[in-house]
Amino acid sequence: RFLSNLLIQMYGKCGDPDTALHIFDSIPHKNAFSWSIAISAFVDNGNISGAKSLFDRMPSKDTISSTALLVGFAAAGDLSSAMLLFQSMPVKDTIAWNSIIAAYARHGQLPRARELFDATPKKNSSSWNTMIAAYSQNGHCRAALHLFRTMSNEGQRSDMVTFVAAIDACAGLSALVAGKLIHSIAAAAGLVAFHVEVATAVVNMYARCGHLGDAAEVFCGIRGKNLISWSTMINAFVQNGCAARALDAFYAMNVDGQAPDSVTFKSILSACSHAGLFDDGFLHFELLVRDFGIVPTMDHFKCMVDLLGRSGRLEEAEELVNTMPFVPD
RNA sequence: ACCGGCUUAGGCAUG
Repeated sequence: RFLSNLLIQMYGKCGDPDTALHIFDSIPHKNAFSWSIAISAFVDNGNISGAKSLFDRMPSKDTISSTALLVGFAAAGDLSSAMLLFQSMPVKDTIAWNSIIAAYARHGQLPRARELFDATPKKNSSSWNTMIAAYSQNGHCRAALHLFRTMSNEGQRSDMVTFVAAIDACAGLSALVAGKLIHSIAAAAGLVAFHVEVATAVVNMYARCGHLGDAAEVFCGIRGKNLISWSTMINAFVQNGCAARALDAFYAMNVDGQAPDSVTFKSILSACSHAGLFDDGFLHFELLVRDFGIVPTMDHFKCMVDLLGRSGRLEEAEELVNTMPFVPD
């Protein structure tokens, strides 16, 4: 049964919930793990009706499976079902509370999220992190920082996610002084050296404050740079008008063995268009499609049209608009 | 000792 449960999980993570369900059904004596793993398999694949029908079949619905389904409802944008389920749960643990807070936060309903946060009986770090990130992601960066301070005042232990959220809020405000301070606290706790996520958030923060040098310095110190940290640095160069350095970083990224994605290319094409690097723009558009097999998005085409327009090739620009696989806007 | 649910980093083409 352990093994079957692991298999269900594996198929779920591989985007094959039907096979997962098949294995699930073949287990003679399902335990609580079996059910929740199978429900999560559907949720992770965006199949909320599959998750729900499985949940309905469940003989005794526990907190974990209920929360898994709740998260599925939230991901599908069905907040009322999420809330109904939450209310129906006889036992609500902290994760259940955090999940319903996140559900409202993700849909921009901050006052509701805050009410639930305030009503959460036993808050843990994730509860605070959820709420801080909620403010920051909805543009209420001041409130995010305020809550960050309250969190430490109340003696709640922070973790690396707390710092990512707080540094993100500073980035949103271009608040260099606060950002530096929080960076130093995080660094002293060893979080910057140990977690790419924290370091990347710091890089982004400095870049948004216009401090490219500090951004680059922190970036260079990252061991195990990944797609996101590279893209952050590349975008930092682009935003600060350094197209050439962005292109250099792009090559360094490939040497480092990290494949760029659609977002990376958006920054690169944007750099080319901004700097009028006509040939580079086309070269990279070709790379995107041919070498990396990425499907160009509307944004990519807009960069290319802009690039053509800036270099005075209006007819070609027009032709591209007419032939691209999108409705021009 | 070992399986399940919550929060976190890159884009935002009117540059």
